[in-house]
Amino acid sequence: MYGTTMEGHSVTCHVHGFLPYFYVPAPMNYRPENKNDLLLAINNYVRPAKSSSGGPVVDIDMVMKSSIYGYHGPKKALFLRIIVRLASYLPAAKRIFRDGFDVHGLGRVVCDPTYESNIPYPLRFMIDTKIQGASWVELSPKTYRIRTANNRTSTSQLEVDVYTDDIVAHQPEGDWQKIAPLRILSFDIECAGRKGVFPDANVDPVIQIANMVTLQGETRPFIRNVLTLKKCANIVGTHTMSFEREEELLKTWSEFVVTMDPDIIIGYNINGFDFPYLLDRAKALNVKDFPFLGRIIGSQTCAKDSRFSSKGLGTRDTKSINLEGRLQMDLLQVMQRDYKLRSYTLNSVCAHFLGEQKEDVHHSIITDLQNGNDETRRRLAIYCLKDAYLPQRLLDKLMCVINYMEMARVTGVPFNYLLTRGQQIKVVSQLYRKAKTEDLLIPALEVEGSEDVQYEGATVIEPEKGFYELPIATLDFTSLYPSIMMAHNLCYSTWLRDVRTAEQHGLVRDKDYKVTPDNALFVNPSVRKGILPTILEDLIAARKRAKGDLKKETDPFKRAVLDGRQLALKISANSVYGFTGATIGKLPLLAISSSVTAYGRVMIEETKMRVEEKFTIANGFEHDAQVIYGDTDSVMVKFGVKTVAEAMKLGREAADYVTSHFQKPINLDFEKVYFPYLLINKKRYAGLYWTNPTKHDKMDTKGIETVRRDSCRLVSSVIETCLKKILIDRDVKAAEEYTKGVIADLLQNKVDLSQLVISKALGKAEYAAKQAHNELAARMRKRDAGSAPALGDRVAYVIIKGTKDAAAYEKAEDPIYVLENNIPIDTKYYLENQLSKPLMRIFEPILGSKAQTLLSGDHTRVISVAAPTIGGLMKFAVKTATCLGCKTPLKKNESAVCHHCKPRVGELYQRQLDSVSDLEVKFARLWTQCQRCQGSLHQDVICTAQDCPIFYMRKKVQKDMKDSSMVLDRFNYAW
DNA sequence: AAGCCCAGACGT
DNA sequence: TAATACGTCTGGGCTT
Repeated sequence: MYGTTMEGHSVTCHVHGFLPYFYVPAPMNYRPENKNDLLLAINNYVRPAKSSSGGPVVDIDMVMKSSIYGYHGPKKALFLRIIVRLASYLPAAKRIFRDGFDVHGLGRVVCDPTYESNIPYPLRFMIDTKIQGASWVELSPKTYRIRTANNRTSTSQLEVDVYTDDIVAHQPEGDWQKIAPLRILSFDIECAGRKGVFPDANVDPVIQIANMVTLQGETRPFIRNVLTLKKCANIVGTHTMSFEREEELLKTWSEFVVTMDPDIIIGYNINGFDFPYLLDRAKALNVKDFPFLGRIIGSQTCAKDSRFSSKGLGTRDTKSINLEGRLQMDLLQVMQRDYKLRSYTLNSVCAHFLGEQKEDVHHSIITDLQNGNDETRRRLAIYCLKDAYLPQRLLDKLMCVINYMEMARVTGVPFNYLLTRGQQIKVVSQLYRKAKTEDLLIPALEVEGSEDVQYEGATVIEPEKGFYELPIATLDFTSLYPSIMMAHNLCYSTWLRDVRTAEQHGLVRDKDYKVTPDNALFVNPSVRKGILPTILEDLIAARKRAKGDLKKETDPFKRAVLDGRQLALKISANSVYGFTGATIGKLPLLAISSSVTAYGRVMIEETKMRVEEKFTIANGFEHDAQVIYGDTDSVMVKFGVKTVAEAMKLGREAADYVTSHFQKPINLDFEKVYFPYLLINKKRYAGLYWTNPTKHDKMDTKGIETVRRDSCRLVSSVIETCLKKILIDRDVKAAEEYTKGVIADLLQNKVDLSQLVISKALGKAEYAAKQAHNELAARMRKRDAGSAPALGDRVAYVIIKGTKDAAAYEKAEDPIYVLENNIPIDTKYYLENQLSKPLMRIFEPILGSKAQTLLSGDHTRVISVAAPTIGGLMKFAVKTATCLGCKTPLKKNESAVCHHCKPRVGELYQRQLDSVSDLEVKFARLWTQCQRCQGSLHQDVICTAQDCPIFYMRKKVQKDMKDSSMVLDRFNYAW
């Protein structure tokens, strides 16, 4: 075990006396005296490489347990606990039982499945010792021995030996909620790449490493340093260390890490880039002492390729880096797991969460700065330091450490599982812990290859589409699926395979067991209380407690912990259902998951029916209520009343009324009123959200382009603005006018490029059909393999003008490339394929067929358009200059105006001059803004941040300015 | 041109 | 080795 004391001293603790094991059902006729023969037989079959210390299986216990999978009556059965010497022997021993083998005195022994044989050994240890993840473990005086210099194996401040039985585990309650002052190292490296090629560790040197060290809970780093190759001018408040040789730089950094001994190492994409690069580079330069960054002496740090794929997170190539005793939190991974964003560059993530941009220096410019002088290297160092600081800021702002620790504490898994493993292991941990208390064993089911059986999910009520200018009340079941599992005692341990099984146990329908709407059978709590319902009850009770404590708590730190906890508890409760339905999972039981959804379907139908049946004119209400929409666990009700207050009153009444017809703890809650409400389709709607009758809380949009990451900013912002004008200002006319204006701007090329960027995730390497983002990624790989998007990345593109019948995937292009090469945008595509349908969808319910006029009419007449520079005839067309006054083609001896316009030349010149100076002012303003962002008003702007709107504007204005002054130059000849 | 189907992203 | 679930809309390529 690795840990930290409350004083902040790192500890490596060698725990002795805990061996891996698994269970098998005892063979028939098994008696204690068979043990030696069985032991011999297994060891005979397993035959490990090193058998000097005896066979792989060291002991066999007899225990009374029962399988959790299905109800087996109240009696327990005899199981054998097979104890092995090393975790690595376990799979072999397990295979022998599964395949079968002969034992003297017992005959042929076959056990399939085996039990609890597929749980990670560290987790097994934690479960048995009742240690939760990221929690306190106490070693009492005299129970442990401290190692001295001559037998140390780690670089921790303290190193001790202890026996498993002497460990005292503390549950994270009361005083044990505290968090040790962990040392957090945030770092970033820069390397000098070559033009047009992504840095290659075999060739390109590491030139700088910036480090910040902060104590958990504090806001300011107590160490700030930067290691540079070649001299670097002084930076206030930062320790700069310069090296002439790169080997020295690397060696010093490695020593720094070991000496400073961080508990957590963070950074941005350190897992995918910085760590592997440093390791590869050290190998290329033959820096032998470098790759020992963990706490175990002599354990070499290396990067291993692995691929992680899940339905939720998609497929992603990752690297795993072994740093014994130190946690790694790559903030890029954290962001990708926990937040849905348009882009995951450090720049855009910081803009989103910290409200500030950072300059983004393209890797090809870095070399120029390195090859400059002390000052340019200082410039680079400041940039590098900022990149080391920002991950720390994100970590603090989002309270990642606290939230992750709470998740580890609630689910019981080690901290590092949260970033390296998926969702299932968290449920497994809880299931094992709870099952152990009831002597239930969990079978190690073999994952059946391609068995991806689907079962029916939830009901989505057919929406009564339209624009409602009446308040619509929303009723929601609170934690629907968990409460169904609790109300009906759905669990592995309560499941009856069929009616015959029920009869065998003498169980009577309804009295002892129930049949679900999916025709599955589960025993009632009076026969056996399920494990899953118990886990859920505990989670929900704990959440209630955490929320209650949160209300009372005033200390901001403790509040953060409690808030993190209640969130972790909520997520955990919700993932139990998914776990039971994960067919390619550890322990799927579709009887549970399909019964849960079946109950849900029945309940939403019943809710709709009861509301519409009770709230009628016949029953003395003013109007007949109507359920206009509902999804899974919610119904939207039109009571027909005019005011929000009345809708709220009826909503509450209806919720209570319906709840009274369901079994505890199922609860239908009145949540909010939408007024007005625009219902476009299933899973697509918008409305003003009211929780109190005096004023609305916010505008809420679901599934519409405003919340989707795969439409460009232009579409989201137009739709968002229109909805605001329609719903908040209640001014449809204004929305129409606004839309027309935007369309006109778009067609006249006045819309900024950053507004037109579309992004999509690169899900897989091979696609069945050609797709824009995938084709572009392939093209970009050809241009520069290193900087092109990788699997799992989001690919940004714009649609450019092409030949008439070109497919969209041929017209997708990298926005930066478009900007740099001045390629015209396909504005018509943006109008017809991006804007038109979403606009029609929101305007049609309000304007009816009149909505069509938005897309045709005066504003769609193009006034000026940039000439396409590629394709067909344009190549052969000779560009003739036209008069700046009347656009007629000019004669040879005329350069600015024709002879008719000659008298106006002064006025026209002035106009052009104004335009140039106008653009100059605009450009200067954007330039200063970029300088301010990079933190210096005296230096050149080198930022090329692809997510930054300012960057696009600056580039565009720069280009316009150049064009405009070229036109101005034509007057020189005119005089 | 119509319709199928994949892929992406979202809702719950 | 590891990977919560299903329902729905939408855009766009591909086939008929």
